[in-house]
Amino acid sequence: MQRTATMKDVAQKADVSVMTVSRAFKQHASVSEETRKRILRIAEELGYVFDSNAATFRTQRTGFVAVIIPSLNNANFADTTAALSTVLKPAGLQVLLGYSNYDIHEEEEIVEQFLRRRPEAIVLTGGRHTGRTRELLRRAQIPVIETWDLPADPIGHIIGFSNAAAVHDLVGHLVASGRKRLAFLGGDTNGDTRGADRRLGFVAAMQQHGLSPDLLINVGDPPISMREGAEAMSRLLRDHAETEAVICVSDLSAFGALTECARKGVRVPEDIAIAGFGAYDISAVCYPTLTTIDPHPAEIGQRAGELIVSLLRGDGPGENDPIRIEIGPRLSVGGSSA
Amino acid sequence: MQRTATMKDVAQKADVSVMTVSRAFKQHASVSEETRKRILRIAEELGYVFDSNAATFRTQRTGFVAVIIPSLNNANFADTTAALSTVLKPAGLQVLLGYSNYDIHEEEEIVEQFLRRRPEAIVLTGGRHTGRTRELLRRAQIPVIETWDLPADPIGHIIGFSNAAAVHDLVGHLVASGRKRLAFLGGDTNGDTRGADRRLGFVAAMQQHGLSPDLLINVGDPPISMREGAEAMSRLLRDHAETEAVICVSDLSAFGALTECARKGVRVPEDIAIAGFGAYDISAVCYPTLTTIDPHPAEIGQRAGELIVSLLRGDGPGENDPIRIEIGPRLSVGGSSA
DNA sequence: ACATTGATTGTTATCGATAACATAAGAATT
DNA sequence: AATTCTTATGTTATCGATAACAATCAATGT
Repeated sequence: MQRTATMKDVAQKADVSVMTVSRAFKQHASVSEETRKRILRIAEELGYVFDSNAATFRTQRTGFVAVIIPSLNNANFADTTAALSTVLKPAGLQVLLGYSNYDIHEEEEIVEQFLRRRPEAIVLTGGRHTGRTRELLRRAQIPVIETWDLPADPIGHIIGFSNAAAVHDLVGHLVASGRKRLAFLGGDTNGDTRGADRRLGFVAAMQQHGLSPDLLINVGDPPISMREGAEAMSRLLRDHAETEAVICVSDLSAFGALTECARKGVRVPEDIAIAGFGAYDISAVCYPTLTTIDPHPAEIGQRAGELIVSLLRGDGPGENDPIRIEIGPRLSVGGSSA
Repeated sequence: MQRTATMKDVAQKADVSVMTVSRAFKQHASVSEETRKRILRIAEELGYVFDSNAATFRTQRTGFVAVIIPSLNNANFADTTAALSTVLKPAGLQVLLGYSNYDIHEEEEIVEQFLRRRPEAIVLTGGRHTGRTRELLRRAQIPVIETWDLPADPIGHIIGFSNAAAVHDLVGHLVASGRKRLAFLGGDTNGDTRGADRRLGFVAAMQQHGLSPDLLINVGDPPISMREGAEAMSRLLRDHAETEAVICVSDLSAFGALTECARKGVRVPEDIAIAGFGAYDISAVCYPTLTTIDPHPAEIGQRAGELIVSLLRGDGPGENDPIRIEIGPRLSVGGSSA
């Protein structure tokens, strides 16, 4: 077992300076085509692998973009991350992905750890963070983008939407269909700040319609699973049989609720309407299909990626000119509330 | 806007050498408690953030573990990755996550890119790779772990299961229930090698039972979505109404098939049985519940993490002693085949 | 009192690439 | 022919931490 080859080894074998080898690996460097080919051939022979860490260290450009999402196991955040990654890749940027388990204190730890790797930009999910997180990010002097939310006091840039407003639309739709007794099914903590915002949007909308916003079913810690959605629906059917519609914090819990109705012989939407949030694949495939809100996760990721690329290229907005991009979530009416 | 602080800045302000600052940040280094506290306080005042890249460069230990999965948007792989990450974190290792879109050529590109970051180990999904991928990994001289498969000629270590054998069990279960005309619904390319193995397992098992293995419904490129599962089921019901059971390449397509049956008024399992693969959440929540195979994704990730930690600590098996851990997938019988 | 030990701190060299500047040789221009 | 320009390549210093070794000093043992 031997030391892995370095540029020096390649340079010696090719009888050129290390600098020439370095140039041979760059795009626009001035090396004669003949020399470049020879160097690349010798590098391959030696099994030389470029050392990004050394380059990173010298140039102080890591090529990392830190991305923190609440959970790996969530199709919405995966879509955002994949779209982001797709945009960053051609710019030579690499995503450093972490997840917070819907906890802003875990988020803080990850931020602290990631900053040590000197990312060139950082993308957060949501607009609520610990004070220390905000302080660390301010000091880091790199572009910060908050997504999936529209915080009043952003750290830097925002690409998101109002969770409350989206649920407001949902309530409007259900009320317009003649339903008055609506319930909201979601988490019982504020760990998932987007979920909490949706609940707030529900309460505000109900009040605005002159309806009672008291039917709040609290399930547990986020994320609320399909199973928890089913269990909560079971309780709702037992304790509040008069309910005419349920808005669930996500399509996953909504689907659980839907299947619980099927098991109990409760007809959807005749006996009760159900709505979700997120426009997950399942919402369009289940039977009946789910009324939901499409927050355009991929667009969030794409726009975030484009913003980062332009900021790092230097042709974007200045550092004292925070961007605020509002993505318009779309109400998608399915069979579950027709 | 000023240069970010370095250890040197901290050292000067604390009136000690840089080395003492370095020690103050380490766990077991010999620095008086008083000095350490003073240094940490000054570091915080200056907004100093440890530079992992510099440390990495000096020590040649990056703390990265490269992980490549087929898709970000898949709960099974997310579970494996999360479990892996959970085990690695306390050991100071960080996951560098990439996804291949179920394509071994994209995988090759990612491997090449990741190796430049000098990961200390690499985890791949599946046992089929390009020749160049294999060559690059052999040269890299780091632990390589293939997962979710049991390749005959592994690159290094394996933690997985036989996809073919698991489907064999599924066929056995369905045949035992008296069904003879079984179909397999999956992708039509070998891009998803695990999916292809499942199909092979289906064919082999059917032949072993003396049944016709010809009912193979090919859907398209992997991953096969819920919607594609529904569409394929629609075709199957139209063209092969005599089919008694369908094994789908994953729970997602199986769920699509299930809902298609509900729409068409076809009773599951009375008219046709359906089975999936993966034990995704949905399999236990949908109605009826899905018969499926639980490949224990989290266990795969956990075992991979433990193996990596012990290998890097040096108290694991030697480098010429590849580990082969076989995870036993579990048949989970649901209402869809009862 | 002197040698020894252990705890704490300092000094020097180094990891592998690249920016900045320097140089050499031939081509183009006057 | 002399000068300028261009292309291809080389030299030197450097990014920020840490390993290895050295040095200092107080405490301990004999």
